[in-house]
Amino acid sequence: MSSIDDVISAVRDEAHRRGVRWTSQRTAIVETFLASGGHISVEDLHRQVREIDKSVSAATVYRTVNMLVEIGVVQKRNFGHGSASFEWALNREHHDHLVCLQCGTIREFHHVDIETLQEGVAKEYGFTLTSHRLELFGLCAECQAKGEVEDDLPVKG
Amino acid sequence: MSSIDDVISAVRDEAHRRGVRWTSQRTAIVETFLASGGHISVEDLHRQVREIDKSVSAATVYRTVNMLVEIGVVQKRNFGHGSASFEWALNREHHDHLVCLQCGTIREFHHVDIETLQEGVAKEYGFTLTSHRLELFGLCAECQAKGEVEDDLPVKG
DNA sequence: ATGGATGCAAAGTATTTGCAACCTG
DNA sequence: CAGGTTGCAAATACTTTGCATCCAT
Repeated sequence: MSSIDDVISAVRDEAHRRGVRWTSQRTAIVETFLASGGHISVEDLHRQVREIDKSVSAATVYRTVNMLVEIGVVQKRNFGHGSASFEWALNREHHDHLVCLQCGTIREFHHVDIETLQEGVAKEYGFTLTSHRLELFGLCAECQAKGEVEDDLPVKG
Repeated sequence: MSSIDDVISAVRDEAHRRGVRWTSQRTAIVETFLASGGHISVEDLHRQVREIDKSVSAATVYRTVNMLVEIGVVQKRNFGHGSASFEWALNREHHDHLVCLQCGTIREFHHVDIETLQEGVAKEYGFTLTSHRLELFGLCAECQAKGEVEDDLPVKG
């Protein structure tokens, strides 16, 4: 019994608890989501789910991710290019993101000192923090290597 | 001679420098952008520009903001709900945002040490940073004061 | 059996693009 | 006057929705 099945059970139970029904499509979608490593766009999710069940429609993928957001299992993370991205949110520690502007790769990181400084800023302004979002944008090592050869940095048009 | 005109001149000059032509529509759009206080969505920008020049099309607004992004005058922000928002970036120091979840107030701040640590993280992962986005969410001092009476805190998702 | 879920296609938004006319440099 | 820019409409891209049918409970 893999832990993936345990997670799916937990999600299905949470759905039931809220009166949301479970279907084979939803199992396939959640499986795919987990297999993706926890970050995936609707487009990729749809493409990959169809490798399990060719009949699953985009509408169902959208309806399912929206439902997952609603029951708190997933978070929407829009990075502004292509279809929206979603991130698994269940039982995960907080982390921030490094986003490659060229290939779209997302790397997670966590830096305690940054968080401490954030708390300091909040205190300075009298805020009580409940959460934050930190995204670093740039070029990953791979794309830098490619760029040196191809000299092909994208300029928006 | 208002400083708004100076800014428009600077933008127009930068456009010329890049072989981009200037038009009355672009003046109206930049004027409106500045009048908005530097944060505005494409939709609002279009609506407000049309109060100056009724004939300006949405296509021109999109083409212009994309051009402004390209020449580095404006930054794209806030993806994911409604039309994209843009923020004036020229001659402004970099800053991050403290966002009150109750009243929506946005306070800007800048913390050099946080940026330094971000650079460290980027280096650690082999990224070359081009920009970042840091938003701290919570309750501002005013809303905390009110909240103690009303007991109406939002919960983070 | 009840009503939520699905696939499909059509409808909705948000944004871009083809084109002929127009205007800046 | 060359070629970038504009408005318009059509085209894209992404997401939601109406509907008949299906299926979980």
